[in-house]
Amino acid sequence: MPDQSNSSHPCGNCAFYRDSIWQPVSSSCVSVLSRGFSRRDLIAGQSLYYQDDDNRGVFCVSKGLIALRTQHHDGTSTLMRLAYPGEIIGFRSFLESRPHRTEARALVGSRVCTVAQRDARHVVQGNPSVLTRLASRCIKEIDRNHERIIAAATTSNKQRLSDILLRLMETHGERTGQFLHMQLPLSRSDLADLIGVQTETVSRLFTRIQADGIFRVSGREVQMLSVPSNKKSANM
Amino acid sequence: MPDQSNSSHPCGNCAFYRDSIWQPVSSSCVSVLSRGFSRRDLIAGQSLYYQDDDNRGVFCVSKGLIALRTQHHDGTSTLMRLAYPGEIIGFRSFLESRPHRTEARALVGSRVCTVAQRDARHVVQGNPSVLTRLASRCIKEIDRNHERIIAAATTSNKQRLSDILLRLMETHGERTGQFLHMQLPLSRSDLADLIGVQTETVSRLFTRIQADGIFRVSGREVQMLSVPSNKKSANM
DNA sequence: TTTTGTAATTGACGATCATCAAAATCTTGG
DNA sequence: CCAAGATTTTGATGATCGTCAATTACAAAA
Repeated sequence: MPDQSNSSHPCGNCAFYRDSIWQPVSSSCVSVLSRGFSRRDLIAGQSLYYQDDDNRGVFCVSKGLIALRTQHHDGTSTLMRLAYPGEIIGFRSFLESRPHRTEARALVGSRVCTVAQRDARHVVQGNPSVLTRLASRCIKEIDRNHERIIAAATTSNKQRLSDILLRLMETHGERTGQFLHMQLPLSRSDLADLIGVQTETVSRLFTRIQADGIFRVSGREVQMLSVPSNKKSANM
Repeated sequence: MPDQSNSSHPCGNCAFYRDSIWQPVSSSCVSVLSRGFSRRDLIAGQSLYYQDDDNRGVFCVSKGLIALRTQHHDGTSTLMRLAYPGEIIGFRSFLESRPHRTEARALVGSRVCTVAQRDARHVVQGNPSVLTRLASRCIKEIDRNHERIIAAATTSNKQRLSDILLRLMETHGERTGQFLHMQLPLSRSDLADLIGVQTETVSRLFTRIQADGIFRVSGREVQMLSVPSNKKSANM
């Protein structure tokens, strides 16, 4: 059963271990969590759940990168959130007992831990502290959204795209000498849906970003000059 | 004490009555809520709390309109939320025991009901259902932010400004024959901070919106053709 | 009423983006 | 390896927005 010191746990980097919402719980619930707990590996492109699916539990990203996307009536869609390892997804649907409003799709090979809905509900019932920690995750989500709203209102598309590259480099980048490089896990279309522009604009933004000399982008291959100082770059 | 049937309660349209987070609670907490409950009238322009203030409780807008605004390091600011009657504000700061991240300023004469922090915390402690309802408000806030993010990515500034006018008309408009009219409770600068453009752009957007023939805007005076069908207008 | 400061509008111009179309590149199955 | 489809890039053009500057409208105080 989940134990902070047990590094052989199948889900090493999930909510059970890092900033967990599930611990501590009453001893009577430990076995319930143990029974209701499962994990699942997703290959790139595979979906954990789809829009309008009924909730099946509370999920935690253990490895990889999950994109949460909502489709609109007019056929377009918006990438609402990128869920990195350690983050919880599906809690809105769980708390409100409503269908998912987003599709959760793995952008790279990923691992997801699940606490089944029935068990999660049972544990929350008997452990108000779990609810408190869940509320705290909601607040975190609100804060993230606020940052995104502020960024959309105050910074340029070019800057926001740079910031996304930077964030991805931190988690997916691999050092090679003076450079960091990675396989970009998002298509141009994904990036467009994330910052709210057209795919052609993303292409052109990459051209302009490369002109600043920090990033080099070619298809899905991204290189970055690994500068020690993480100062914000100017005039964007 | 709060009682759904007591219409002479000082705060007729607040959380105690409509979609309340505070009821039901255990009988032992009723007196705590009664003691910790207070109300306050704000004139237009007055602030309920400022950015970085410590939390003093959970507030509910009873009448009027409250703007929640965050200042940025560069002197600019963003209007994060318009809180209408029945809505709760200050819950993030309360749940996380952190200073407010926004300033709450009344845009028109307003009334706000407060449950003092100590009492709110006591009631939440003994009533998990209150925490559940608070979490539900968090989800609502997340949904609102998602709508805003989607709107920013998929609709034009002109359309978003029209939508804001429409929403304000619903709550502040007064019918005169075939027209609805109101005093616009937001300055051009407020509107600019709300949709993420410059004040000059707001002026020009108003010009273009008027050209469609539904709204007439002159300073703070706004008129709207009261069409029975609330279909979305096209080509924006 | 006049003054005075603030808010709002207008103009001009350059930067950025959407749109449509076409070309180039990448990917995948045969 | 090649072909077909999908993705990405590039080009051209019109619409929209930011910026700076000047003007007009409004409102509070003298």
